[in-house]
Formats: sequence, C-alpha cells, structure tokens
Amino acid sequence: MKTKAPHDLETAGTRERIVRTASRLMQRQGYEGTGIKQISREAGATLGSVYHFFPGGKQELGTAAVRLGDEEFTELLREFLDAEPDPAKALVALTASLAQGLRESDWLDGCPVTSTVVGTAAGAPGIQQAAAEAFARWRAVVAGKLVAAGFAEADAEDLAHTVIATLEGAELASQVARSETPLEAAGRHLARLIASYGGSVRT
Amino acid sequence: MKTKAPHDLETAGTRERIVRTASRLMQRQGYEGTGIKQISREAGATLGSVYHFFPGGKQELGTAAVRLGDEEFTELLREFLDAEPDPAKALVALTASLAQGLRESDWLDGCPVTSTVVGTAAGAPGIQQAAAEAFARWRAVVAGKLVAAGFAEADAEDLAHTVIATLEGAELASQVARSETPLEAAGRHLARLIASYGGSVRT
DNA sequence: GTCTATATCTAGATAGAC
DNA sequence: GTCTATCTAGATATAGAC
Repeated sequence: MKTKAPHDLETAGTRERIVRTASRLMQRQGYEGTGIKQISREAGATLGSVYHFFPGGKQELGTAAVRLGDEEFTELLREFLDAEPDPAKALVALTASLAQGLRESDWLDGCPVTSTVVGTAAGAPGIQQAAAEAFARWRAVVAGKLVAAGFAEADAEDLAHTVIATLEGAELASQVARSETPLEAAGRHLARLIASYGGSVRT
Repeated sequence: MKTKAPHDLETAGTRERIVRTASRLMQRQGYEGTGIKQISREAGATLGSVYHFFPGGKQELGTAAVRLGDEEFTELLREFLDAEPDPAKALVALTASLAQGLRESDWLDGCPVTSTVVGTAAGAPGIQQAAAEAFARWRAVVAGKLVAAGFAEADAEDLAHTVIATLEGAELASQVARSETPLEAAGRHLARLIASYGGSVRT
C-alpha cells in the first residue's frame, strides 16, 4: 500500500475527503437521498473535483463509499475480536459498542454499507457487488476467529453467516426503535448460540 | 373493520392501488428512489388522485406503504406460527419461505418496511415511527407464540427481539449476496437458540 | 487539479377545469 | 374524484477557463 489514510478530514487529500463525506452522508440519507452537490459542498471540494476523481459519477462514488464502510467495519471487527480470546464475549462487547455509537449519533449512524446499498439493487450493480464483498469479508473475519477458538471450519463459516446477519439486523432494529435493546439482546443471544456448541460462556 | 382489502390490484379501489404500488416500488427502489409520478403511472391513477388521497404528499404515502408492509408481514408471521406448534420449526419454515420469495423475485423484493425506512430517518419522522411500530408488532407476535409454547414472558420478549432482528438481517444479507444461505442459516440457528432454552428441537 | 457556468432533466407539489 | 397543465427547485452531468 502506498497511500496512508489520515484519520481526520482536515489533513486528508481531496479525493479522500470526498469519499469520506460521501460515506457519511449516504450512511444517514441513503444513496438516492444524497446529492453530489451536497457531497462536494460538505467535503470542501468543488463539483469539478468530484468528477475529476470520480468520472463514473454517483455510482462510482457510491461504490467507493461502500468500500470505505467495508474497511472501517472490518477494522472494528478485528479490533474487538483481537481484544478478547472468547469470541462470544467479544461479540457482546461489540454490540455494546455499536449501540453506543448509535445513541451518540442520536440514532442516525447505522451501518454505512447497508444504508447505501438498500434501494440501489436495480440500477447500480457495482454498489451491490461491493456490499456483497463487504459482508463476505466480515463473515471471513468472524469465521477465522471461531476457527481459532476451536470451532470446526464448517460450523464456523455457518455461524459467521448468522453473526453478521444478526449484527446487521439488530443495528437496524436499534436504529429504528431508537433503543439499545435489540443490539444488547443480539449480543447475548449470539454468545449463547456460540456457547451451545460446547464453549464455556454462560449467559 | 369496514373496508375489506381485495387482494388483486385490478379490483382494488384507487386509494388501495396507490398504496400497494407505492409499497412495491419503495420495496425495490427505496423511499428516495421512488417518484410520485412513477407511483401514479404504475398504479393507473393520475397525479391529482394521488394528492387527493394523500394530501400530505410523499411522506404520507411512505407512511401508508410502511403500514401496509407491516400488515402483510404480520399476516405471514401469524400464518407460519399458527401452522406449527413448535416455534423453532415454524421459524425454519418461515426463513425458507422468505428465501424462496427473494429468489423468485430475482432478489429484488426484500423487506418492504426496511427498504422504505432506511435513509429516511432524518427528514421523515412519520415513516420512522411506522417502521418502529411494525417491528414492535412483529416482536409481539413472536413473543406470544413463545409464551404459548411454554417460555417465560421475559425470555420470550427478549428472544423475540433477536428473532426479528435476525430475520431482518438475514433477509438483507441474502438479498445482497443473492443466495439463500444467510436465511437458511438464520432459520437453523434461531431454532437452535430457542432449543437451548430446554425445548425439544434438535438441529 | 480546481473552479464557474450551464445544459438537460425530473422531482415534488399545486391550480383549476370537469 | 379525476384529469391536465404548470410552477419551482433540485438533480446529475458537462464544458472549458485557469
């Protein structure tokens, strides 16, 4: 990798400022609800710069935004899974963190990938594919952790599907209900499900 | 109830044709991606009729569309839960049915409530509230079934959160991945989770 | 790479005849 | 209740100077 991504918008290059602003706006307003002019304005870039870096227009921007959301959640996932040997406990901590993030944003910042891809399946295949790749990567990270914790490969990949699906659904449910309860319950129940394979976590 | 809803668009009244068309389009394209003119055209109604029945404009239409999706999924949920005494087995059958519906629509028809509400949290509180009510109703239906199957009230309501969240997330994951696997795994794992409370289902 | 100006189109919404 | 015509504002995207 040649380009290192600065973590604050001020010192980031123009292209990166645009992608990050697009991701943040689409996370809150969805793909169709976000305008390129709004992105360029809030990113502190001109419309010409946006089309300079993204000649494919809005679809290319949406794809880049989904990929950024992919990377960010992959990192968060790894962070929590690496911090705790027991995958069940790590998932409980992760759901608590997701709930906290939602509440702190006044329930506005859900999953950026989900928010961006929903409602685009018809006319934006690049975005849909980028979202599919994100989900697959997250599943692979979870499955890897489960294997490391002693699960059989087949069980781990199978469980990873439900872990990711439940995290997504619970984040959505928490956002809609404006309540930590769905995510909190999801964390406990995923831990219980994992423990049912013979692990040591009791809930 | 005074008005009975006909189940085919041809014999339905204008107002109902509009709501059903709006729900179907927003299910596929999202709220922001669906235009009122497109709705009126595909519903076989004029723009004047749309604004006659929905003077609140697009937001009122979106709210009505979410309520329709609420009713439809409530009915589907009851249908599957009533057909089978064991809630775990009923959920496995339900996930299979959801997966079949997704595949048959070429992965276009996900949850109409989710598709409509995502990306509208900011500027359409009525839609967000209608979606929250839908999720709450579905949870109540699931919790009622679990109580009837012998679960303690607190466990039932707690589990219902995760059942609904996992169904939502798995339907989304299946749609994005264009694969039945996430829904199929969700059904099995929810059954296993329920069985872990001392039930009789083995998976 | 950045900027301004603009072309083209469609959105949501309204007015008023019938 | 239904229809057509229209208003205004915003969208995506492009052109071309700097």
